[in-house]
Order: sequence, then C-alpha cells, then structure tokens
Amino acid sequence: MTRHLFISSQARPNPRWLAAFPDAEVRAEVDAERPEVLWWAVVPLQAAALSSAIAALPGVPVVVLSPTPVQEDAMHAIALGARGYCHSHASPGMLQQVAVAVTHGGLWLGPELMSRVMGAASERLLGESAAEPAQGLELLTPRERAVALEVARGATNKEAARRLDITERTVKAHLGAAFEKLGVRDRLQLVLALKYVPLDVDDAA
Amino acid sequence: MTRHLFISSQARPNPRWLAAFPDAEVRAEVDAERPEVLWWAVVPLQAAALSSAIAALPGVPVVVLSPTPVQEDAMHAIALGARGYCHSHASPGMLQQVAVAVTHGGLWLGPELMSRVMGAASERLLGESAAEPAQGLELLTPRERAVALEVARGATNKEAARRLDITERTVKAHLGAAFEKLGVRDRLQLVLALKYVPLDVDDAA
DNA sequence: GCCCACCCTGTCCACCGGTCCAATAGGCCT
DNA sequence: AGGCCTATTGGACCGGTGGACAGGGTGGGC
Repeated sequence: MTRHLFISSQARPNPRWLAAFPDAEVRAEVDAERPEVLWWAVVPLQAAALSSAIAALPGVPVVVLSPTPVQEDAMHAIALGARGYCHSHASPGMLQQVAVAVTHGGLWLGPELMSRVMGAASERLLGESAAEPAQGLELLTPRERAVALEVARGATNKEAARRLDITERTVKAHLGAAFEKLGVRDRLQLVLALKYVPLDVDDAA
Repeated sequence: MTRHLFISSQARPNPRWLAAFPDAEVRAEVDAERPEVLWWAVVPLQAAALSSAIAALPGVPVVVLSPTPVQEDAMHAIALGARGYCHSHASPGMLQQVAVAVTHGGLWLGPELMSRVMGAASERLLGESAAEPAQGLELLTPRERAVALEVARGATNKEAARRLDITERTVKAHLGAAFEKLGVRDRLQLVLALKYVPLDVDDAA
C-alpha cells in the first residue's frame, strides 16, 4: 500500500532508501502506478520534469532529495509544488519521518529553510496584505482564493482544477466570482490586481 | 519523554487530546518543564502570549489549535513562529501525525494553507534571491517589448493593437515571438516572467 | 545582390476563457 | 422554516487566444 517511488538519475540506488522503505522502487521515470510518496532524486533538479511529475500525480506528495542541498534549489522545488526537500543521504529513520510528515499534509524542509519559508510567507501574506486596503485576497472566499492563487502562478483552468481536485467548470465559477469581487474582467487583470499593479487600459471603442 | 503540553483557555480540556497523547498535560500557562510539543489552544489567539511562549521554548515546535480555523489566524500564527495550525477537534490520529510532522522539522498547515504558504514563500524567496540573468525584456525586439508591456498592463490584443496603432494580427505575431523567446505559453505567464515571478505550472495532459 | 532580422498583415482553426442558463447540497443566521 | 452564502457541477455560447500555414515590406551586413 505504501509504495515509495524513487526517481533517480543514478543507476545505483541509495541503499538507505531501501533501508527506510524495504518495498521502495527506484526508476528513471514516473510510471503509471500511483505511489504514496514520490522521491525525486534527479540531479540536477530538472525543474520541467519535476513539475510534470508533480502534475501527473495530484495528491501525491513529492519530496526532493539532493546530495548537495542548496537553499535556492529547495525554494525552486517548493515553488514547483514539492512538499519536502532533504539530503539524499539522510538516514533511513529521517526519510521515514519525512514521509510521515508529507503524507499528512506536512511540508518538510529542515530547520534553516523552514524559518526562511515561514518568514517569507508571513512577510508576503501578512506583511503586505495587512498593510493595506483591499489588495483583494481577503475579499475572496477560501476556494476563490485558492483558485486565484493557482491562476496567479500561471496555471490554466484545467491545471488549477487538477491541482485543487475539482472540475474545470468549478474553477471557472470561482474565478468568475473573483473577477466580480475584484472588479476585473479576466485572469490577467486579476493577477495584476493581486500584485498591486495598477490597471489602466482603455476600452473606448 | 514525549511531553505534550496543551495551553488552553478552556477549563475543560478536549478529550481527544488525551486520546492522542495519554500523558498530555493541560495548563493555562507554560511552565518550566520543556515539552516535546507545545499545543496552543488559546482562544482567541493572544498573539503576544503566543510569541512569548515560542520565544521561551526555543527548539520546541508549537502547534496552534483553533476550534474555528481561519486562514488569517493561521498566517499570523506562522508569522509568530508556530509550526502548525489545525482544528482543535482534529482526531487523535491526526494530532499524532501533526506531532510527528512538527517534531521532525515539518510545518503542518492543511492543504489549502499549505499551498498559499508555498506560493508566497517561493514568490518572495525566488523572486528576490534568484538574481535573475535575463529577466526577459532585453531578449525582445522593441516592438515585441512594446506589445509585451501593453499586455503586462492587462490589455487584450485588440487594445494593444489600438494603442500601438497596428493590427491585432500583428500584436499576435509579436506576442507569439515573445512567448517563444521567453519560453512561456501564454500572456499570463509572460507577465509573470517579466515580473520575476517563478512559474510553476504543470504540462502533462 | 543575397541573406537575414525585424516589422507588418492575412486566413484558418483548435482550444481556452468568460458568461449565461440552471441545479444540488451543506452551513449559518433569523 | 426560509433566506443567504458557499461550493460544486452541467450545458451551451461565443469572443479571445495562440499556432500553423501564408505572405510583403524595410534596412543592414557580407
């Protein structure tokens, strides 16, 4: 049941992985079967492929493993939707803990990174939004907000739908509501509005 | 050894807490003994007290429990250094999982909040630290740039065409060229790219 | 002169995006 | 109970969008 799939560019899988998860599978690419956790040990990161993998397995937490952890890499991975980032030579016990954390909705990053993320997140979500008038997000319902955030990351309706595990139709509904609340006409303006960018476009026929 | 300390403003502790952690202690304030996890079930949040508690127990993960979870509250708690935020009536099993997650450096927030945090963190940390090389505009020809800037203001093709006094078709041509040069697929991603915002979108069908 | 980059325009077409119609369901407030 | 909000979805419609064909025009470098 707890299938742990390791995607590795190395021909030789790390023995610690097997120590942590006896039934671990190591492959070069993601296959059809849905794993409990996807471990991404591809070096270098291969952002595009990672992104695809994450997208292909909605709901499956992805943890990036790196033999040489770098904060920038970690942030990149998180930006792509990874739920964890740690040393590829972490102890079996640690890997198991990470697995537990991420399979329960947790984000695992390690102390230093964690503090950076929390700091950044609060700065951005609190600092700025707390700062001023209607920057928008607080006008939206949780779902509308979630959809808006997906769109603000460049997602299409279909992608947002897959990510939030709802129908594309529903995404449209939430988006439409968000448009009206924020007084914009399309997704692009919505994103601009959320980023404090003043809109000014003429319409006169 | 795994002391779980619940700080609650309620006289009556939640039985689920004891179910999750038989040795749980429920108090009104933090005491001297160092817990494994500090559960903050004070309602309302009491930011100042929370902050003090977190500061007084370095290394001890603090999880905020709320009978009525609110995203703003959660962000606030995270800003103060809390490592988790969940429903105070969560099942014992869930609480245990959260405990495991946070005691191993994890951040537990629940799906929606998690995506918000990750999005915000990556926007902020990547956007700034990435110290971008080609941020894009230099790669474009003057006309492509002009069109891109119009689009970045929220204009439609038609509007951009009118502004630049060219055909809508020409706008499309320039835009298409810009898309290719910047490696994006649509106007929204183009705008995000021009604003140093990391793109993170899946492609897989 | 030739090549090439840039600018401008055209048609066709599949797909995406936004809106209108309408419906079901749960939660909350009065 | 009824009203209201939210979340969810369906179908249909149509304009906006982007790609795939096309061109024609300019100016600069070789």
